[in-house]
Amino acid sequence: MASLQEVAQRAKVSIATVSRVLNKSDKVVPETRAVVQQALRELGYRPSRVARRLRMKDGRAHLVGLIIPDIQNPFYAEIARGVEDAAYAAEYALLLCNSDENPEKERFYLNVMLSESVDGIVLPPFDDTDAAVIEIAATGMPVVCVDRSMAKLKTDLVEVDNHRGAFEAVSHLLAKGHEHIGLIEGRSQVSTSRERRRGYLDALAEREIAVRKDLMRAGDFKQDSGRILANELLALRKPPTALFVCNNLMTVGALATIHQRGLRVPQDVAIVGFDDLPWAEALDPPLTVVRQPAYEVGREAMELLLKRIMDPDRAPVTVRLLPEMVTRSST
Amino acid sequence: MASLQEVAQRAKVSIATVSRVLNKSDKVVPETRAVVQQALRELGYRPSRVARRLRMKDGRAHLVGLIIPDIQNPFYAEIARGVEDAAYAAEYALLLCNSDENPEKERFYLNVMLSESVDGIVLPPFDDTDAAVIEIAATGMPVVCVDRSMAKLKTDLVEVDNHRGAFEAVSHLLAKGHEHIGLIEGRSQVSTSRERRRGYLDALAEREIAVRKDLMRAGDFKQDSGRILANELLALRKPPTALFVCNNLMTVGALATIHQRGLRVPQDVAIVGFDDLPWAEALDPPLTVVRQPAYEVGREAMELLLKRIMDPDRAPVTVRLLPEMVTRSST
DNA sequence: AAACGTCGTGATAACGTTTACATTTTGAGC
DNA sequence: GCTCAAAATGTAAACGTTATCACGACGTTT
Repeated sequence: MASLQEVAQRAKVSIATVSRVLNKSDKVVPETRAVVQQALRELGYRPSRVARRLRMKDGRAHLVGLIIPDIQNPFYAEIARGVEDAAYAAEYALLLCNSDENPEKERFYLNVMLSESVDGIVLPPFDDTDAAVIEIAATGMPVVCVDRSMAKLKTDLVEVDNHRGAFEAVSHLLAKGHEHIGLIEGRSQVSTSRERRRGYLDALAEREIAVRKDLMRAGDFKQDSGRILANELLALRKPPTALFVCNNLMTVGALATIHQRGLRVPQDVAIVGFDDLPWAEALDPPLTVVRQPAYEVGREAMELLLKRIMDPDRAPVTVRLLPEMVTRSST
Repeated sequence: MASLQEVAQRAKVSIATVSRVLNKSDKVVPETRAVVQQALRELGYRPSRVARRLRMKDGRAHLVGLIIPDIQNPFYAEIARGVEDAAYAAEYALLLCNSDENPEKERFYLNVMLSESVDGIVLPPFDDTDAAVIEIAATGMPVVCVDRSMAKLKTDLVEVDNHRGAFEAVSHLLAKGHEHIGLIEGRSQVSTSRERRRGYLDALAEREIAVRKDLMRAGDFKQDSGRILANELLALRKPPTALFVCNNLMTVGALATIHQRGLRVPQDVAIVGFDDLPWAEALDPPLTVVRQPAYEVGREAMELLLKRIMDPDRAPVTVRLLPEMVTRSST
């Protein structure tokens, strides 16, 4: 509440001097410094980040934005923690928003961030050609994409090797003798979906297993679509003996369907999911998954963003992290 | 990027006029309005929330803060969604931070929020006597507490009837014939912990079951302490036949211990947890829990906050929501 | 002793808004 | 055609910073 003005008055110096003792860089004689610091303390001065941000040119707001589809999804929650921890370490605050995979919300929040003059933004783009993100990047605002990439936009990017993850998961199922493997994937406009599908197909191709189109279903990443699609697959006249489900929520949904149909895992149907869950071990049965290093994705992204903020002209970098098969009892 | 200044120039009017067409309240003749809007569009004008916030007196920043212990805890994630949805509906943006139950982090973020001139703050206080929160409230900043209450501070508050929840949970176990019921509770400085313990004790008292002190253990709300304390309890010469675990993460931890010891649920040991989980149904076995209406807690809190922002002098209100027993197969 | 850096300060102009107040334009009434 | 309120528009201060420039005072160099 107390402003520089008031502090200056009490210390009987100019506001410039007060500002100088605050941004200790400049030199001010120890005597005055002491007086000012006294006044600072007495008034409980707290700088206004708002005023500072208005005044300063880009890159020193110490505020960054993070837009994720849904904080209730443990995968994004983990990314968020990674971003936040790295931000906190650098004394940056975080404006966090949920887009719900809803372009309108995403646009609203992107506008807020521009309006708030954040130093930069981390986000998984809505899809390949996310117009709002392209616009934002065009303004010169530093943007780091996580998880998903964008076809037409050259930004810093932290992603996971989805192809490899899917390939390993499906190979694992094939090694267990499964030949009819159902695929529950996400929206095909999203780069990760396409890569995982590619991994699925390549794993089948490697073993020269014929692809059954009817075993491939696309959902929307939500629990419900896992339930529904698993139900469709298992109702087939020639149902799959194993399921590869391309994200965590859909996996939980699929599991619900399996239980509901009274099927045993892995005897009647095996299942491997993408994304680990903190309680995957406590599930029935403990779930075999492809674990993504989500925390590292977030941390790395924030670090990339900090570097870009410091040096806006550096060449965009892509960091690709490796997923990891975690074999438990569902396969 | 484009400022009022530039728009005004292009439209050949004063900045005041531009400001007027933006805040459509004031009257401006349709002709000029059209010209201005044209200019606005051509320059892709985006108002600066920062400048606006600096200028305006309290309560119109359209920005609120939320500080939670850990966004990776599904309970807090659900609260966060409730807060966010209500905020979005009112076109407020959200500054979201994780305190990690760490007073220093909490203090850092509270300072950021004050510095950012947020309109108000929602948080579960660290404990009963959280000094940082008291300070903040003393500045006149609107604060709404959620989940936990504070002894010395009269703020708006949204809480759950923890006593009743615990009472019902333990009564449920007693009704199943259990007489030795282990309690894994949280830090006793937190109001919810004390209320839940009270509920446990009262339920025992009602049936005139003697309290065994050795069956009561306090943890720190984290998964690990659930694991460890469950292990201690089950290693007792006279181990409990049922466990009441006072939060979600500790419940998952306790479950891990039970599985590890090769015990069957509920035959060897029954378990009921506090807080529901989106995948409680998919757990082994599906978990009986006391469900807290976390989303509603968040939504209600945000709505209370909005009311307070509009009218800072209204009397503080306490909203108390009811928990709900969800009986599944772990008891 | 004149000239000149150097060092510690102070004054002040931004930054992009909103808003109280001043000024100009409009048009109705005579 | 003139007056005068009302309506439309313009001017400028304020919000709390940072940063540029200017200004003394003082010490050093010729």
